[in-house]
Amino acid sequence: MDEQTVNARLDDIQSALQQKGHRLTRSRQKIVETLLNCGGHITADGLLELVHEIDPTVGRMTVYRTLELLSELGLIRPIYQGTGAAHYILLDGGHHHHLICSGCDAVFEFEECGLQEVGQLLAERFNFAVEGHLVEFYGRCPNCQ
Amino acid sequence: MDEQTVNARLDDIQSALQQKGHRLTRSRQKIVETLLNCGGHITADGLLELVHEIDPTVGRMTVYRTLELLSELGLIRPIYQGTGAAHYILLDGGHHHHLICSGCDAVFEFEECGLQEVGQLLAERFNFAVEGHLVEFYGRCPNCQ
DNA sequence: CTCTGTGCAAAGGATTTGCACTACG
DNA sequence: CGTAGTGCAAATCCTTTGCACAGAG
Repeated sequence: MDEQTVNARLDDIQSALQQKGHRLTRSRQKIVETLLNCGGHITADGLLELVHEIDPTVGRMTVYRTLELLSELGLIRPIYQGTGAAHYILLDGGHHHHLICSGCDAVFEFEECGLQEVGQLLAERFNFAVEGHLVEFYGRCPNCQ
Repeated sequence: MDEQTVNARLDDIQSALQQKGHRLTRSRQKIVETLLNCGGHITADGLLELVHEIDPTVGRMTVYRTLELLSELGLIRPIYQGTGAAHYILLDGGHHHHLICSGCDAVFEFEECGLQEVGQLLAERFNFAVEGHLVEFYGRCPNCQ
């Protein structure tokens, strides 16, 4: 994500926080900024490491709690592949599509999906404010077949 | 799942195991049988409890390892919602669709999806043997909006 | 000033590992 | 018989909790 986009998204997220009555601490700013810069798809600990490069005083707990907060606000989403650490992905109105190998857990990404209508349908039926979606196909990659 | 279906699936799974050179131990039989009977969508520990009802000598590790093995064979799939224990779902050629609330983590299930063609497309492009898929929509439920 | 947010350390829960033993094929 | 599978206990990894202190509004 280029710097301009990062700053725009940073503003969005900061206003979203403030609107919900959350404060804009220095730690949170650094965490969010780092998350945007790295493009998402990172674990809590991975993010902590990156944040420490610009400010080693930020604690692990703050990262965890900030990520939880952003999840509650619907701005990011944790995804759990395998049993290891959760990965957080940016949910900028977007969708994510993974193709995962049952054998070696390799992840491929792709773009297409025809789920806009389904999303609308669900929004109506369940009275849900749909914010994004994730599609995962499972199978075996060429090597593991 | 009725008993007849369970037995049929049990046979399928047992042959799948044997074909890959895995043994058919008593513990594994009981674990697979229990998994089929309960219909899937259960945690490793939950499954262990159920298995213990028919045989308390089966160890926790065997359950974990059997589930891992079945995952590798593409017969079941772990899904991770929130950070708690993994849930395993039966992947009998099927697909699963969840609507998840970012606020309270409630999960709703639904049926429709138009992903058969996408699956085929991916199978060709990536040379993947697609076995199933999971769709998750994120948003806010009526209570959390 | 007040109350949310922070950071530390310790607790908690789920899963994995090491190793000797068992039993399938 | 040989090797894959088993079971136990301890270890590990990720995440949460409790609590006193700090800083945003």
